[in-house]
Amino acid sequence: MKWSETGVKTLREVPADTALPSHALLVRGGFIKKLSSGLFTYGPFMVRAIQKFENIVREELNKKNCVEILMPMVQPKEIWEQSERWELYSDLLQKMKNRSGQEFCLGPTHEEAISDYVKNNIKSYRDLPFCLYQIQSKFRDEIRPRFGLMRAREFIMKDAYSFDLDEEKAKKSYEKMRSIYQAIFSRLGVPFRVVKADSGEIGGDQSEEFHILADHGEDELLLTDSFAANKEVCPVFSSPEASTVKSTDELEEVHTPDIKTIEQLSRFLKVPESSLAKILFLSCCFPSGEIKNIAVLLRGSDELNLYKLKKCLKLEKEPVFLTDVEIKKMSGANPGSCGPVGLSIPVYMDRELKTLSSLITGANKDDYHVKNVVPERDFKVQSVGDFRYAKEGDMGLDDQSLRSCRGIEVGHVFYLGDKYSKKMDVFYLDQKGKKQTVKMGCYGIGITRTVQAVVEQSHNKDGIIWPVAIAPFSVHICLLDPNDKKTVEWANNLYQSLQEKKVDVFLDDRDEKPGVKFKDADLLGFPLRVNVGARDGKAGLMELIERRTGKREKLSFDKVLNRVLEVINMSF
RNA sequence: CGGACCGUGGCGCAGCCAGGUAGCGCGCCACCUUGGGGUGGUGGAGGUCGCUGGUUCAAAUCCAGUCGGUCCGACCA
Repeated sequence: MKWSETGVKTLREVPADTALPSHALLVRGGFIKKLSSGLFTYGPFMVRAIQKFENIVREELNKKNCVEILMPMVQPKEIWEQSERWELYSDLLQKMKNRSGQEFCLGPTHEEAISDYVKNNIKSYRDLPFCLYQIQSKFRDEIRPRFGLMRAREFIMKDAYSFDLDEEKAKKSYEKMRSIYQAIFSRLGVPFRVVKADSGEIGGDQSEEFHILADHGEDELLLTDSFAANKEVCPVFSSPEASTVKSTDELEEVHTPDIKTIEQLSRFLKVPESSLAKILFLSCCFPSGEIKNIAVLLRGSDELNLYKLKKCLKLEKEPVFLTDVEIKKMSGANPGSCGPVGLSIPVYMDRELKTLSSLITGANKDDYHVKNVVPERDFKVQSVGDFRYAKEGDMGLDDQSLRSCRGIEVGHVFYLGDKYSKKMDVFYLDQKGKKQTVKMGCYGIGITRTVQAVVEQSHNKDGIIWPVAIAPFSVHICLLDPNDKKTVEWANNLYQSLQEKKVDVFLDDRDEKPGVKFKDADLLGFPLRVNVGARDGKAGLMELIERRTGKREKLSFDKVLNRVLEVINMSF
């Protein structure tokens, strides 16, 4: 490809509406252009990077006998009603009607569509197992698109679905896909981790995320060398030793004027935050459909994890925090002076509090706290559980202490079981002629997100540093004297010779000054650059520069050719 | 949806508070110059100041509404 034929212009300045370096670089380099919020045109360079990554994904999947298909992007309402997700997904679904009033949505994911596709093809146990995938644009009407391709409304995703006879075999498929993902992301040459995750609205009971590690990642991860989890779901492993000594002291009220926060209370009483108890009030929707107010008691130093609470109490929806007015009505005191003693609503207690022989809590009387509070003696505990966020410094599963870092979720694997096959009526007849539901797994990779995540992970102040694996081009030729016939001819020779060797080569043949071309070459960030100019040309030399290291060498035409092939092959 | 903010040539911004002929830098076009890290000069093209309504002799500027966008939260590949 020659620059003069691409229609691409670079931007000198950082666009005002970009918040991440990778987003700014992709826009400046002409890789992407926003059409509307969350909707992007991929320019010629971006398309090549995307295709290279897609091909890595295809190669690894095909190698393990997964088979590519392509489903429609527009899907009828009926299948979404059958899986009961038409309402559940609600706003995320871009819904529409055709001229006769028939309702459709743009596919945000394809569990329904694939179930419909396979159910006619699976009749007997002999028809299983298999695994299908597609690479396709998805549409989710995100509430807040941001960071360029990181959270776009329309984006490219690889989604795969496995179909097995039983749970054991399905879990093997899950493991297989997990290892395929490891192979895929390893080829990108950027650090990534597999972490325990929430299965969200997709459902199922086992799921892990693949994260590319990056300082500006949207998710917080907690890791050790051998363990990793998304902070959202990370369990607290260190099972606290319950204090055997229970205080026998009587409850004692303490006057705590104007003390509203745990921090203030800690300073006032000269007691660490971890030895205080705080209480939170929430409204929960229980499986019975009943909406009840509850209280959750935690150490002062801990933070309530709503995901864990929801999971543990099997709640239908996200719990909602009560307002100050409601809290006052419930406890008799303003937030800051509330506690469990004397409450009429159920009190759930984080198990961390069992380490304390007694608690210091609010007295349910403004400006007072109580000491020597003993659970069960002074208030009823509905149940004890792991309700807090794990945090840096806690122990991981392997008894190492957890480190915190940030990551970008680029892949997700789910074991679904029969969540969809049951609803969508996907079954087979076993050897005894008995009807059995198919066990499914589903697996996603955000193609466009991954490409940007790689940029986020691999750039410097001058521009992008593409890994060879997904670089739009491997070699960038800067033709420095586009008006000198001999130099032009020489550059064209190199361009053609590399093309003949199947090297992806890009030629900057614009009538621009060398400085401009150098700046743009750094910005675009292809792995190797060759400067072809009249000055060195007189001595029969061209300059080869490695983008990642900045290493430069002046070589003859033939040597450049050899070095290029050497470097590129080494990178695979 | 809750909170904060922004809409002025392709891009980045000033002007608005204190209403009175729409400006700067980059980019673009022409000519000259320069030619190995965004060359210098001269001349030029390009804007109903997001939209609608109001106040006013007069609105980019004040007021109201509306649309679009950005950032912080809940959601997710």
